[in-house]
Order: sequence, then C-alpha cells, then structure tokens
Amino acid sequence: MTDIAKQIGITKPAIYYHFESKEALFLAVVDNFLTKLESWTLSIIEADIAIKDMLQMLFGTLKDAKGSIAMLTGNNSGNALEFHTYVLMFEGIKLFPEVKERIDAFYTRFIHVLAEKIKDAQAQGEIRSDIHADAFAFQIMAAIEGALLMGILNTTTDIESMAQDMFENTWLGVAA
Amino acid sequence: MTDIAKQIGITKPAIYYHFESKEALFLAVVDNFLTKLESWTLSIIEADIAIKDMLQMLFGTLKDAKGSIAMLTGNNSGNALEFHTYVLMFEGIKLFPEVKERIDAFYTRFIHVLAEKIKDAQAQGEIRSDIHADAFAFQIMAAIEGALLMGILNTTTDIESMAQDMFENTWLGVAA
Amino acid sequence: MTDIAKQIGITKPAIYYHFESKEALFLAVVDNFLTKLESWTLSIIEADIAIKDMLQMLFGTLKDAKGSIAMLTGNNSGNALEFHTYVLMFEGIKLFPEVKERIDAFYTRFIHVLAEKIKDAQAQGEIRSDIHADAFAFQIMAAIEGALLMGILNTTTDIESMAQDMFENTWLGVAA
Amino acid sequence: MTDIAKQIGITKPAIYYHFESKEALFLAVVDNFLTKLESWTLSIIEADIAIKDMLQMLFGTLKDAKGSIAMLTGNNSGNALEFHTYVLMFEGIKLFPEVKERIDAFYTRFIHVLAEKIKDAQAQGEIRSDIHADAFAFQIMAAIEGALLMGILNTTTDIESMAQDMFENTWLGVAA
DNA sequence: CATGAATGAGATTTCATTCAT
DNA sequence: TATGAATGAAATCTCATTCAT
Repeated sequence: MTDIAKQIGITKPAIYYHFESKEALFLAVVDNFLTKLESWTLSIIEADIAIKDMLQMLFGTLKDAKGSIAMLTGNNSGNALEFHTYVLMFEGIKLFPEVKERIDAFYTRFIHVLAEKIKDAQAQGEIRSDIHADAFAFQIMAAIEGALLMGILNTTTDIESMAQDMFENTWLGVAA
Repeated sequence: MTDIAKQIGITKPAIYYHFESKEALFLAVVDNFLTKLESWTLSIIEADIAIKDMLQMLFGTLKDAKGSIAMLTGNNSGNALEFHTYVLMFEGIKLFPEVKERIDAFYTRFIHVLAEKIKDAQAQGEIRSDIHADAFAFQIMAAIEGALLMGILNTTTDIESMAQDMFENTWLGVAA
Repeated sequence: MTDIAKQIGITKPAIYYHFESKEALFLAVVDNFLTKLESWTLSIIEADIAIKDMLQMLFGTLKDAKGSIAMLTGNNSGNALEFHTYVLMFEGIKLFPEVKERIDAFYTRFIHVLAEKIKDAQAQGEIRSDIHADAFAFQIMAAIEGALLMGILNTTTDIESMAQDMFENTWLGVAA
Repeated sequence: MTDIAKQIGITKPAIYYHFESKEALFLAVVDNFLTKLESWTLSIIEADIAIKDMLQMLFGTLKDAKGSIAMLTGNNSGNALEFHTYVLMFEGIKLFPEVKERIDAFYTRFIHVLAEKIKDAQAQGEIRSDIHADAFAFQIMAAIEGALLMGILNTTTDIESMAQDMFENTWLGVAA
C-alpha cells in the first residue's frame, strides 16, 4: 500500500478513503481488467465474418500482444506488463472465488461461441467435416493462450513473427 | 515460514539451519522442480520414435496432467496443485533472473528439438512439406501449455477428455 | 529496540516510522552527540585568550566531566553516563567508517589549532622555546583524554580534585 | 559463538565442552589479558632504575604499542587489535564487577608505585620539589593511556613518532 | 572430545490499517 | 478529502544453548 500511494502521489489514508481495504482495491483492479477483456474479446468472437477471417484475427492478436495488454490495462510502461497481468489473474483467482468463476465463464463462453462458428463452417463446407469441432475451438484458444504465455516465459523465441505462420499451418490443416 | 515449519513438524530455526533465508529455500524448491521437469520433458522429446507417436505422447500428457505434476512435485494433495505450480514459476521468475533464464532456455531447447524432428519427418514424407516447421513446433508447445493453463483457468471444460481429439485434429492437418 | 520504545513510551513500529533501521537510529544519536561535542570543543579551543588561560580551561573541564557530558547528551542520569559515552563512540567507530573519520578529523583539528597557539606563545616568549610544540599539543589532548578515561576505569582515584595540580605541574614545566 | 567456532576450526558444542557459557569464555579471555597486562606493567614500574630511565621506558611503550598489544593478546593480526582491546575492556567492565574492580586496582597500584618513585626522586634532588607528585604520577599514566587511545581514534596523527618528543617535553619540565 | 541438527526465546522488521487533526 | 504519525499483529531472522549420537 505504501508503494501504491507513493506511485500515485497520495498518502495511504487517502487510499483508504476510496477503498475499504487492500483486497477491495485489488478486486477493483482485477474487475476493471476483466470487464475490458470480456468486451474486447467478444467484439472479436461475435463479429459477423467468415471463419477464416476470424481465425486470422485471433492469431493476429499475437502480433501485437503488448499493445493489446497496454490498451486493456491503460498502462504501457513496457515489458513487464504482460507478466504482471498473469500474476494479477492468478492472485485474483487465489483470493476471490468470484474471479475464478468469472474467468471460467469467460473461457467457456468463448469456446462455445467459437465451436458454433466452426460447426456452421463445416455445414457450409468451409471446414473439413472430419475435424472435431469442440476440440478444435478449444485448441485455438489454447494455442493462443499458450503462445501469449510463452511470449513471457520464452523471450528468446519471437512469437509476433510466428503468428502468421501459425495461422497458415492451422488453416492448411482444416480447410475443406 | 511458520506454516512450513508446522507442516513438516520442526521449528523455524531448524529451517534456517538448512537454508540461509526464505528466498534460498524457495529457490531450492523451484530448482528441484525445474530439474525434474527438464529431465522428464527431454526424455519424451529426445525419444527415438516416429513423429506421429511423439505427438500422440505429447498430447497424451494432457490426459493425466494432475498425475504428471504430482510426480514432478512429489505431492499429490490434489486439486490446487497445478495452480500452485504456476504460481511457483511466476514467483520464481519474479524473484530470480536465473529462473527466468532457465525457463527460457528450456522452452527454446524444446522447440528446437521438436522442429528438427518435424523437418526430418517432412524430408521423410511423413508430414506435408508446406507446413512451416518452426511455427508448427512452437504451435504444439503453445497448444499444450495453453491447454494445461486452461485446465486451471477453465475448470468447466474437461481437457483430459479432449486430448485425443486435439491430437487427431492436429495429425489430420499435417499428415502427408 | 523494545527497550527504547518502552523507555520513550511508544511502540516499536513508531520508531521505524522515524528511522529506517536500528543502525540509522544509532547513527543519529552518535551524530547528534558528535555535533555538539565539536561545537563545544571548538568554542574553547578557538577562544581568543592567553595560552595559560586556555590550558587552565582545558584542565578545568576535568573538574566537571560529568556535568559536561550530561550537557552534551542532554541526560544527567548519573554515573554510568561517561562510560556509555565511550561505548557509544566505540560502537559508532565499529559500525560506521564515517564516524571513525569524523572523530579522526576532530582530533587532528583540535591538535593543530592548539599547536599553532603554542607556537605563537613561544614566539611571544610566554612558553619555553625548547618545548616541542606539536608533541606538547598532542600531549595535552592525550592527558585530558586519558584522565577522562581513567575517571571511568579508575574510580578509586579522584580526578576532579587532581585537575588543578595537573595544570600547575604542566604550566610549571613549560612557562618561559 | 558460531564465528568463534569457525575461526578456531571446531564446532560450537566443542566450545561448550570447555566453557560453561559464552560469558565464561569471555571472562577467561579478559582474565588472561589482564593477568599478562599486570605482570608486564609491574615489571616496568617496579624495576630498580632511575626515574628518568623509567619515564623514558614508559613513553617508550608508545613507540611500539602494536607490538606490545600483540604480545599481550598472543595475536598479531594487525591494525584493529588495539581497538578491540578497548572494546574487550569496556565489555568486561559492563558485564563483570570483578573486572571493573581489578582494572581499578591495577591503575591505583600503578599510580601509587609511580608516585612513591617520584617522591623519592624529589628527595634525591632529581625532580623539582614544587611538582605535585601524586598528580604527576596520575598525569603520566593519563598521558600514556590517552596517547594509546588517540592512536586508535586519531590515526592521522602518528603517535609513535611523537613518543620521544613527549618524553623530552616532560623531562624538561620536571628535572631539577 | 566431538559433531550435525536442532530449539526456546527473543530481536529486528514489515505491513495493513487507524487515529487525531 | 487529506495527512503525519502512529499501532497490532505477525513475519523474518538470530543466537546462545542443548540433544542424540
């Protein structure tokens, strides 16, 4: 709390005027982040575009992961930010069951919507019919989440440059 | 430290007899985990088996993620373990530059070895030659890491049951 | 720290609000003492008075050593004080190089100023010219410091009563 | 105790085999030092030599203060030793009334013996009769103690080179 | 005589929180 | 709204001493 007060240039009691406790402040931060994350993600996933373009967009987010996170957090103080976003989520889950449930629901919804899109595309003949649609939706989500995580854990590999190739590999494998 | 001492049935000073500080103890834990993780992972990735079998094995780890982590940590006290393994890694990275570097090197090596396997398979005619091999290796790693992460963040979806379908989708897409 | 907090009627954390650490608090105490000691001593040594009167004053400080220290420390809780002043200085030297340097400079300056006074007095014909001036300045300082120290180590001998005789012996020996 | 055990290359319990407690060990050290100091000092002060030669010898100890202390402590690990000898005495006084009394008696005896010598010398016509003998004995002791102390506190000034001049100043002043 | 591994008691320090103004 | 100065509770760490072998 001392550090936060110092950073924003007020005193500790002033923080307590606005927030009941450290946990309440923290929850407000997580809450704010999740709200933005949800609306941003849904704006992509519920867009009325062809499946190929949607996959392109999804893999495209990897090309500017830093920019996206800076937008979501309202902070672009650089490199450590993505890392701290993960820490934020993990701490949030540890402390608040409601955060855990919300993140859970977020993913479930994301995967569900994407799976429906894929099934439509299969009906439409755009995607091979022998692909397991639910697993594929999950797989896309996992590949993107995993790539973001590895962008933090494996700084030697440059993900941003791989995003396009990953998309092409994926599309090559599922296009009807 | 009080909790740890209580758990293992000794007094706090006894811990300090064996470890210089709380951080040193923590580093020893992370170190131990990483050492096991590295040797286990390399035993898979450097096995002399067909690429299809290797992919099958890699996705197979998702089927018993809990069991694998229990083995690596020597602890099978259940559900929260995978979650805490991530927290362990994140804290380790936050505190020790050496841990960050080690994890980075681990992934780089993993991806490199896998990419070579894939290129060999392409030369052998087992995998389509129009697949971007480096991106594909990265993609496999990311999909598995992402799936593990989502196993924690999205408990509603049952990954373990999806592992086989994910493998089939993947192989369908790349097999020559 | 517990004892100090109790003595001054606050809690330990309150001390830490004002001082970074136990050492910082200790340094502040030593610093305060040295600052007062320096200004008090220089007010004597740089006074514009005859050498004989100055020597008289210097030996005179021995007559009320306890009072002088009580003044410098702002504490007159009696007997153990002089002893603790030495402990303070020794601990200060042990812990902080800056304290060592400051005390060193203090003595060097004191001796230098006094030696100049003595040389002037020799030129003036007040002090015998065959006296080694630098050594005599040092000797005065040493005799006074030594007498103060012995006031602590040898409580059987009553220094205060000897101060006047010491001055007379000294003056007898050097007066022209 | 850990440091001491490490220094002398044994384990802590081994120290406790030889000494009841930390304080007992410390007292043994102080005791050993004081015993040597007493016999060494008395061998000088009770020597059957002319007063002038005795003063010469006393001031002479300043010329090799480091050597003398190394001899008394059985340690010649250099510079910090004199300093620690003072710390030893002060701690000893703080902890053990018997040490305080012993040091007190040591000085009292020293001064008494020296004062008698001086009175004899006055009767003999070697020293001016208008010198206050008791104060002079004390003064010699104080000058030497003070010079030793300043050798530690004021390292800028080189005492060893001043020893001879101090003696000459002193003798000049008291010789009949 | 000696040791590796402890321990009880307490020292220093931290930190979320609050009081008085 | 805001602050300087605290505080209760607990965390990390130290250290003289001892136990079991």
